[in-house]
This record gives sequence, C-alpha cells and structure tokens, in this order.
Amino acid sequence: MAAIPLGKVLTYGQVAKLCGFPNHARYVGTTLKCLPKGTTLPWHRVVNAKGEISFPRGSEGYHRQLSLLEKEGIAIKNDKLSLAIYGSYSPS
DNA sequence: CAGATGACGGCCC
DNA sequence: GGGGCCGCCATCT
Repeated sequence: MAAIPLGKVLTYGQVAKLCGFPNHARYVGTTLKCLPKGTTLPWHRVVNAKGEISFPRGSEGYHRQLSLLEKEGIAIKNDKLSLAIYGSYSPS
C-alpha cells in the first residue's frame, strides 16, 4: 500500500489481490482500521470497488480521506472517484 | 470457547 | 440498474 503512486488509487480488492489474497478485501479494511493516528501510510488511496469512500457521508473519516485525496490531486465525482485512476496500477 | 462484526467483493435475483 | 446474500479472516464480545 505504501508503494501506491501519488495520484493513483486502489480498491480494497486490488490491494488484497496484489498481496496475493484474491478474496480478502475485508481483511484489508480490518487491517486499515487498526492503523495508528500518526500513520504515514497512504490509506486514503484505498477505496471500495464502487470507487467511493468507505465511510458514511458526513462522517469524520470521510472528510479526512476526502481532503487528503484532494490534497494529492485526486478529484471526486458525486461522492465517487474518477474511475480511471485505479486499476491501472501494477506492482513492481 | 462460540457467535457476531467489520474501512469489502462477487454472483444471483 | 439496484438490492440481497454469501464468502473470507482477524478481532471483539
């Protein structure tokens, strides 16, 4: 996850798949929620399969992720991300 | 120790 | 196109 290029986003499923676990999207989310406050990981670059923030609208996490994404130059469409920015990322 | 839950995904109706 | 159901694994009651 830390290797995700700036300006790109991955879905939970993609992250899981990249790590060698095709159907463990949920596990990724479980892991992410355990992240400490001051983490340096780009967790905000990870969204669900619909390209949306995985938090309810108006929630704290939602706004945090949204602002971080915009800060990195990622635009949001109707609470959803541009579909072109994820899926094009391949591990090295 | 057993059951429920969760930053999700994919398939079927 | 939308909604519901099941699967999956680590944690939390």
